[in-house]
Amino acid sequence: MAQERALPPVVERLWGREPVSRRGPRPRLDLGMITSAAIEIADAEGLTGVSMASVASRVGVAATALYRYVGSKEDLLTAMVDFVVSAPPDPAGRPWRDYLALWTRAQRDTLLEHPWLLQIARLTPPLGPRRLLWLDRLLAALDGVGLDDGEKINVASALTGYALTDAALVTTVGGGEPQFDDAGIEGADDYGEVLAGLLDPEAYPALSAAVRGGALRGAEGWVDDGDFRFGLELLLDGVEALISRRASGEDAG
Amino acid sequence: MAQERALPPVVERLWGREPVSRRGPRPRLDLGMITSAAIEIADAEGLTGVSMASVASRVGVAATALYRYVGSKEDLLTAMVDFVVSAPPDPAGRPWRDYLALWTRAQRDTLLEHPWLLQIARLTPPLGPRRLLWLDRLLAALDGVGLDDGEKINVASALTGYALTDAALVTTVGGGEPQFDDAGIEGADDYGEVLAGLLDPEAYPALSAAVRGGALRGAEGWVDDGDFRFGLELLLDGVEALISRRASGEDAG
DNA sequence: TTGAAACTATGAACGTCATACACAGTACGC
DNA sequence: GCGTACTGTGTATGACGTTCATAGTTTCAA
Repeated sequence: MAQERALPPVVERLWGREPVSRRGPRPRLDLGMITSAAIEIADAEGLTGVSMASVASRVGVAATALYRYVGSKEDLLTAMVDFVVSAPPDPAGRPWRDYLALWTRAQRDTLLEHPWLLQIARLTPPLGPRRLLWLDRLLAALDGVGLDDGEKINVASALTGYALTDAALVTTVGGGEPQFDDAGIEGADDYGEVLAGLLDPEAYPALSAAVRGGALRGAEGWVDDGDFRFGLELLLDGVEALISRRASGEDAG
Repeated sequence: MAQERALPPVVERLWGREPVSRRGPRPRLDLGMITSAAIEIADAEGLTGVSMASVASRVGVAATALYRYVGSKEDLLTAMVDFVVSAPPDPAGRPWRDYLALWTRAQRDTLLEHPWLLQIARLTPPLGPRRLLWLDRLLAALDGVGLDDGEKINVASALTGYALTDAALVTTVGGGEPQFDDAGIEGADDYGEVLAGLLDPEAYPALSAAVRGGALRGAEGWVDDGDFRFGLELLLDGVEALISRRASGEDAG
């Protein structure tokens, strides 16, 4: 109820609280139009294509006009992160484990569809309406399993982190267009071979052995969908272990 | 042995393979000096303080001289990521679970000591000698538990991702100086209160309830060290579950 | 010992970009 | 209708990454 907080103005706008102008010309834009334009550019050309000028020209105004709506380019990026997120799946009637898997996979898919998200290192706790909705649904899905709210939030955090890591892996080494075309590996079918050329077996015994064994050969080593499931089940097994521990009346460490 | 690969030149230099110059003046610098200077600046002033000019002036050359050693600023950032990493702990004689915990915690600590790392969204598979050494040690620690190399690497990947997520959380919402001072929350003892002011209980029922219950009150909700351990044990429980599944002779899904 | 070759650092210049500011135009309230 | 408050524009600025021609320096070969 103490709503008089000093929120960043972009966040206010994200929640639909655009300032009500009584006098003056109608604003030609709103945060949504600007952000959508920016997202379209990022999807098409990558984040490097997103400049204040390019976004402005796409919505048909001068570059400096955008500053009526966002305080800075950082603000715009923040808004983009919230706006790309679609509506979370509905947890109603789903077993928690299924829902968590679905939830995490959907997050990963979003990251894969908009790889530039990975370049916006905005691992900040979310404040936008869309991302918070995801959190809400996860909490709802975990209702009644015996975890407290803090634990549920930690679970959410771990899952989000995993989605991020995996998406980053897939994007850089395996999947589609190389988004980070700079110091990464290109197609990297040969990541293993590259490593084999670099590693001194004496200094890196275990890794050398793994490479020789072919564990990193191309897509098989890193970017398989099976690999995603693997880590996901790892996490979910952990959650399940915790839940049954709680159910048997133990306390936390 | 097929060493004639087209590696990015920075990577070559990371492995100590500076080109041997027969003619001409001795190079006044090497990649290590440049990268160390950049790291010192980043530690002191944040990543925004790191410009080609500032790094160059710190090592006592003109800005453009750096381009003899790094192809671009991106390259420099890549080198920084490898150089900040210290030596991994020794797995010898440690139970795998202890070592994995230690390993993950050490990675998180590095991230907390150098928060600018989080802003370099370089979740790329590592190619530098230092980061690969960490991977090697993790593989060694998991020797003989019954996982194949691919699975071990997936475990490493999940743990690294978790360290990253947690460090990001701690850095932005709780811990030290606000590194992302832009659209984040400042001290955020009041993240919960901020949320309370934003959330419509009808649209966000579970989250509102959690907030009212105080699950997000200040440092308790997010940034406790207990929270880090919580997620970590989650993951390790998952690994343990997998290991015993493998031990009982099952196959993967 | 001398000269050329190979390589290093420099300084100026360029293009891009985010952003500040003063101004002009526009709609609403009285 | 007049003032006011607000919107979009144009210009300008400063920072930054990067390129290029140049001058300087060290080593090799004769």
